[in-house]
Amino acid sequence: MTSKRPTIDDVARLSGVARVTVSRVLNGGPNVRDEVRARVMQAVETLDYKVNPQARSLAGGASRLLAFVFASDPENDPNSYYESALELGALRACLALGYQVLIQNVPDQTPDCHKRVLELITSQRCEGLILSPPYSDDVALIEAVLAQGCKVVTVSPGGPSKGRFDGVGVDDEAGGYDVTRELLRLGHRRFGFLAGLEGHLSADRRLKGFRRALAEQGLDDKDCVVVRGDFTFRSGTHLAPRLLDHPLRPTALVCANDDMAAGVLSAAHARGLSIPQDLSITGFDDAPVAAIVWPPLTTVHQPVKVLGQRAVEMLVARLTGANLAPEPVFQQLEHAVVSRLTTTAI
Amino acid sequence: MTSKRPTIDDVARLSGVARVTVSRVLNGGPNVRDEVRARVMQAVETLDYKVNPQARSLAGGASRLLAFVFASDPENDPNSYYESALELGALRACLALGYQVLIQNVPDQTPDCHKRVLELITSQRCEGLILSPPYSDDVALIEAVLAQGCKVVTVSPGGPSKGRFDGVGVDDEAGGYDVTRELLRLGHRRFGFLAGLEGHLSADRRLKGFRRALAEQGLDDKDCVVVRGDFTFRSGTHLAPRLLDHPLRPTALVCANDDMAAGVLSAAHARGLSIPQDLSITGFDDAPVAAIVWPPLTTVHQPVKVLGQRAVEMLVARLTGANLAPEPVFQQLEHAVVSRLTTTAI
DNA sequence: TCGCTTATTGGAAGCGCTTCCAACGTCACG
DNA sequence: CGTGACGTTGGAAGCGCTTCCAATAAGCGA
Repeated sequence: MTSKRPTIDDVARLSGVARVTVSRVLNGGPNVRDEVRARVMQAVETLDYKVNPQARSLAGGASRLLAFVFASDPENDPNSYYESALELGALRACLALGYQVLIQNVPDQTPDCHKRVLELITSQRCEGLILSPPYSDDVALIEAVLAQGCKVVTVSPGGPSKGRFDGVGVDDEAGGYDVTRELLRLGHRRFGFLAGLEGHLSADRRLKGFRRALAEQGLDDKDCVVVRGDFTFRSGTHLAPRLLDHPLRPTALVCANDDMAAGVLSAAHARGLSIPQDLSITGFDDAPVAAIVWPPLTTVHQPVKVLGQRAVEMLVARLTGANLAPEPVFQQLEHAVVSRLTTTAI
Repeated sequence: MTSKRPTIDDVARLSGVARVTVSRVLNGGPNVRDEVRARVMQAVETLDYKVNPQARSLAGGASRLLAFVFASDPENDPNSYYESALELGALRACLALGYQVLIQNVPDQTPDCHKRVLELITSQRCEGLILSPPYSDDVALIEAVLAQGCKVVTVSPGGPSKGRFDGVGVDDEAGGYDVTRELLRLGHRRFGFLAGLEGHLSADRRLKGFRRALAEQGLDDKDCVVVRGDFTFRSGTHLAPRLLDHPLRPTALVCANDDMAAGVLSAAHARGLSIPQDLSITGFDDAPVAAIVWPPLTTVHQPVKVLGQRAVEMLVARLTGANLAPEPVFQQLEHAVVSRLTTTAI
């Protein structure tokens, strides 16, 4: 029916070299004359040869297995865009690079969460690990994993691990600052901030940026009320009263992510408030939901899928020793305030 | 550092049999005495042995590669929950089963879309193909793929391919019927239906169910206005005027999916309508967005992630010749009307 | 010119598994 | 008691690739 796919030996035969030379060319190895290299590439081209990743990893002794650890409990939490998008980006990059990822949800706060992560990577012989918040700030865990000989890339690290280990993310502090500046520009002076889970340092940097913007205008904690949620839509609806009924009566509410902002929005509707006339609301992430709720949410765009993809690419670059600085690199992607209809001048 | 993982030979040695016997046990092969089988399993247990999938597929000559084809253009369409969830479910099942999936977006309507799909599976040597709508109803394509020796599972087939090939899905006709019955029960008599793209037969079955429910009450096409969108939020906002300004002035609007329903909802808000007082709206899918918009959307729940997962499981069962009927099987999952706040009595 | 290092190539082994086929019993039947 | 069939086991080969190491050619200073 369909003829067999060409193997490395077919390429070798066609280009008149040994199999091992083809392998060297394919893997970008040194010590191959340009003329030979070109001849081999030519043969690869005409045969439409593709390496067999299975054979390669068997022979190479590399598992080509990565792990991606999330902290949320998939049973309780509805699947968040943030995590799905990260996962999807990673999965796609892996497909492209011939790697596999093991997705694992290990609720944090549990006493044996370190052990579970370590066990995962040793028992499955993972070569690399991607850590999402708040694990991306867990220096002890990262060092333990590194000690096992497993490379690590952190997603959105916000604390000491940022810069100390490889990572990808946006400038959360600047994001929080930028969106708050916008609200300030619109005349707001009494603020609420709906923060995320304790220990999610990158999300807390949004709060830091928020405070810096306020401070620039001579405002401080007396002029704002800060409440913590858990990033879910539900926590937004639950916590809304704490923000809305506060004696300060904030006119603008900055949320650490879109789902919570959507939750507050929903609660505001439920009590008959007009948004944005009665209250301006902003989110963070620019998840699809931000464009879909009514009114569409002003938010800070963050390229989450790309983050997941880049994390895998960095990890693989580390594993293959590709052109990468020896010191840790932090790849910072662009964020942008997206003004929609939940914000207005006062 | 970490000791090497046990191989099949370690298991063979420990249980005192030949490597090939261990292989037989592992693969559930016949002709192994129970006593030997137990001994091998015991050894597997104590060594915590896990087969090396790379080696297995190399030796077995199976690529363990699946393909999942979507019709949407990822550049134009915002990523829909339906497709992401399908993809995620499939990806997870693949991880669990040791398979890989190639995700491909091949816009339909293009003249060479059949050729592109065929080329994908032959060049990558895929063993199985999952087709989402509308490809799941493209009998010619399915037969061409099957002729290549590649197994196929269809997701939500709605036309002749349902029952003729393996497939997974819900009873869309019943879903459309159920949600319409609910609206009828609430007293509605003038309806709008926002249908999906032409050729998406399973989505059209929702329309069929809608019509059946109307007919039962002696209503027909004179009592409803039907408009076609493309399943996106934007098409919902764009098409809203066609529904809302229709001379019939429908009091209830049934949409073929949640994104379009959310779009109509958004447009309704934009023109100052009160939902559900001025208009009842229902969706289909029960995507996360349904719970998040205001008011939360009454919709028909469909387990999309599970659909993706089951599709892979069926495909793999077919490939491994697991206990599966020789004739095509259609795995029908449960749907359920979820009443939220966009519907009210009239 | 010679010995030495360095660049370039290939031979052989083997990663961990499955498949093919031969070699055993062991049993029923004639 | 012989014969074939069957259930059960193992030996050997090999999937497509990489790694290790030996072999050869080329370059270079003294």
